[in-house]
Amino acid sequence: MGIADRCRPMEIQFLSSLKFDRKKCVKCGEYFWTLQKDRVTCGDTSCDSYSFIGRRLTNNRYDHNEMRDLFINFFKEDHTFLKPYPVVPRWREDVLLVNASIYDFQPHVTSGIVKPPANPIVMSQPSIRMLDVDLVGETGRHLTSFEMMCHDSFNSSKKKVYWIDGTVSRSFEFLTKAMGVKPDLITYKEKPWSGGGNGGDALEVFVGGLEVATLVFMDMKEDAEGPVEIDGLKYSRMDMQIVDTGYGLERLSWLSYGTSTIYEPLYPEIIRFLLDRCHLEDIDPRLMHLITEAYIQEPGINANEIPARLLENAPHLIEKYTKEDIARRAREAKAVYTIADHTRSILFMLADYVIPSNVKVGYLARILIRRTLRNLSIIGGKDLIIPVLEIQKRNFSNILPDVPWDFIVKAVNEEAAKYETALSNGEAVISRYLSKSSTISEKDVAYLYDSHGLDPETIERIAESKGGRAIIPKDFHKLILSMHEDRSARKEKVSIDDFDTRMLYYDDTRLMDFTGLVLYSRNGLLVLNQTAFYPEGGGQPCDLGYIEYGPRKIQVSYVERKGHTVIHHVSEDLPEKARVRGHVDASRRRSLMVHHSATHLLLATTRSVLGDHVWQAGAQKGVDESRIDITHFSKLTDEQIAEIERRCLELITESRKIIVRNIDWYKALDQFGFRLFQGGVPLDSKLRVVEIQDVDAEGCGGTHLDNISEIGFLKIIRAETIQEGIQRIIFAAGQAALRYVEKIHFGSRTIMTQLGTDPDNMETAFLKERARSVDLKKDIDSLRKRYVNEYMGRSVINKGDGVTLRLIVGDPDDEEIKLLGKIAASNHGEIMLLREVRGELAKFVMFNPSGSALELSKSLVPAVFDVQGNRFMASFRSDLDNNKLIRMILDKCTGNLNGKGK
RNA sequence: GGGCCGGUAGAUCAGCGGAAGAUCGCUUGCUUCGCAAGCAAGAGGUCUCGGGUUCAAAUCCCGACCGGUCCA
Repeated sequence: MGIADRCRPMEIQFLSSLKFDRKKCVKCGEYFWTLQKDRVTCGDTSCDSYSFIGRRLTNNRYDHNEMRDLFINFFKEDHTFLKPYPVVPRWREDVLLVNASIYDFQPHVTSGIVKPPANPIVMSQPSIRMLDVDLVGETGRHLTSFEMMCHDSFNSSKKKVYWIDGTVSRSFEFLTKAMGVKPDLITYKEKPWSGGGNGGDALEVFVGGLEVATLVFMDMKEDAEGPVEIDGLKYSRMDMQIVDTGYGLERLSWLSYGTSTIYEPLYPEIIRFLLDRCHLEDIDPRLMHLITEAYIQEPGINANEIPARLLENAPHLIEKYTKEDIARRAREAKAVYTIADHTRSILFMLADYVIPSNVKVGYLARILIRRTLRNLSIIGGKDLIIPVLEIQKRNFSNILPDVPWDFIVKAVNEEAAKYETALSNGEAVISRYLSKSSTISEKDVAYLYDSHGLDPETIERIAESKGGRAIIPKDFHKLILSMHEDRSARKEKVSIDDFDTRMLYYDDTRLMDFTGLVLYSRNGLLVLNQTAFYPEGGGQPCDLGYIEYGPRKIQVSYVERKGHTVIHHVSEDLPEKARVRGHVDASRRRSLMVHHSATHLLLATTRSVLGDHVWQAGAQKGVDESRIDITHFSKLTDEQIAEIERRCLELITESRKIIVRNIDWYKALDQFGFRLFQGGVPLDSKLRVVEIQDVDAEGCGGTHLDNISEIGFLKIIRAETIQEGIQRIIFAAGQAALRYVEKIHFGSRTIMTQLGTDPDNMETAFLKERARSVDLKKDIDSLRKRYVNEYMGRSVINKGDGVTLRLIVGDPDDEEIKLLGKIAASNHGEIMLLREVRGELAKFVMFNPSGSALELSKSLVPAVFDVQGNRFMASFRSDLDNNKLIRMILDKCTGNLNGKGK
């Protein structure tokens, strides 16, 4: 049910004037436009299948570089060309990868807050989509990475560029004039579009059954009260009218070649390379065509069913291939195509310094690298990942001119080594499972995947190679998903965002006392017309202090920001319109500012020491210490830490200025590049850039010093790996750094005094002392054992009627008694009686592993006293001599055995 | 960010409340012309750390730390 149905049919005068008809597809029921009088289907792949394979529907063949040039040159006439953005969108926090060209402008431009870099624009944006990663190579048309070419215009009530007709006409001209597609081969299907908080009408453009472009007319934003519904969400009109087009570069290139799969025109060199190096037979295009057809006819068909299906549909294949041939060839082709596809995504991600890891975008890189390695080993080309990446690097040098090649090689090799160890560990685990049972159950397969990263096929292969077998669950991925049900609940927040607070802390970072007017004060939430209290944000905690109203002093316990409103959390409410004075805790603020500026300094310094792959992955400032998380492979060494500290101090003594400016987004990006985005960036019309002169520039909303010399001193407290590929540096700056060093200094002085050593020998002296104490402990332990064994050797055994009692005389300490207890516990059926020789009245300890020691002891009263204990062990005193006591106990036991009461 | 699994001898792991174990490796001796191998003896442990429960914790509980892995 589309917008078209609910509101109005799409009016496209341009198409009407060319005599296109608007029809309803008999298969899918959507509206579409066509020139063919007898056409009844919309031209979508699922309704029409491909008709371009083996045929030439365009004037020429265009490989991906030629296609990109054709498109950009065509639109350059009246559009501004933009260079592609990185595939890792560091300017936003809601997505891991750029998925479409419009992502480059969300949310700052699409919301209307920031002006677009140019208008209209043309660009080709590399994009990565992991959604159909399983289908890559199999269906002949799925990719994880592609380029989305676009010509976009941004219209508002103030400025109109072009809207629906302008878009469709330009698109039509490009397809027919530049590419030479016959007009009657083009169909346009109406289909509303939504994503990233926006929505609108859209047209899908088909040529020969292939969707080559989507033209989106975005004029709505998500709004719970909105009148229009798309995919279950409500939308309302907005002021912006954005034309967002997306042309699949690879699909257009494929269309011009008409090959059986999309991979041939895109990766000819890599396919050739893999076939040659792995000594594979050439891929049969006719076979591939039949396979891709099968996937169109029956989406979701299992790969194992393909050979039988093909022989059924195309019996003439039998002469050429057996079922096994088809299966093998399909498997090899899939591996080759998958490698070609994945390595491109890997190249683009790693070119943006993604470090393969177990979290976030690093995990996506890991998946792709491991899948590539797996597929390489299927075709016997284990060591080819770097050579293939090198070909990709050459192929895409037009749009990726400066890849950090050394970084990429290092990251890939490290990930390959990790995968290797994971696999060999897995092999050992599988062997252990097989030693217990010859089959590995479904549950165990799921466990092996979840906890050891072994995919079902690998488990099956290893199990069979060891003479066992594994049961692969049918809906494996669903099973894993059900093991990971998301239970996290979303937090709800109060919203008071109708007030505009003037943020005095930006005007003057030294202003600590100010006057303000109460705009709102209820339930402990206070809003003033202006404030010097910095709200929590950008990893900087909020200011604390108090509000003065007449004689009253009201504590401020927390400050937050919502949009343009600063909300103070206070202990009591004030009358509205009251005039108050605010006082910020100056030393706290000062320390936070020192730490915040120091964080920027540290980021720049670590990058220069460790390499360009260092990005900020999070930060938290504090009063006594702060931390910054950075992307880096391995734990920082002491040498690296020392080097970082040394450089920081060097820059501090150079007294570099800190300059804070509000700059137009795209001017700032031109000047400083995407490095600006190191953390959360407030959504504002201008970008607040904090620059340490010639050292670092970051988009940042925090309060800063005027000069880094005010940091004075910076000390790294410790460095740790918090996640794979992410290192945390905990440090102190300014007075806090001095306090920290003093603490360590005075503490270690005491230790040195006790050890009788000096700073140069402190470490060896301590290690020596520690080794000595371990040795002592060992000596004591072995001595105890010797004593206990001596006691046991000297012990006397007394036998009664079915009872054995061992008498031990000695003076063991507590630890030795524990040891005797353990020995007693392992000698079932034997009561152990220990007589301590110390003291005037003899003290006895009795262990009874078979019956109850406490019951037995109590039954001896009044011959014994001070009875204490539990089932296993009891103690008492007595002045009876040993033999009498033993006889009594043996008698009691016999009685108990006969009576069997207790 | 969340889930799951693990941390015991140089290596791989067993043990899962009662004196710390196996296999390989290591040392020494014997057998052998020598090697491979075999036989015998031996060395090697803060059971990751810190709390708690218990008469008793490698073992059970809680918390740190480290590693692996899956998901978002």
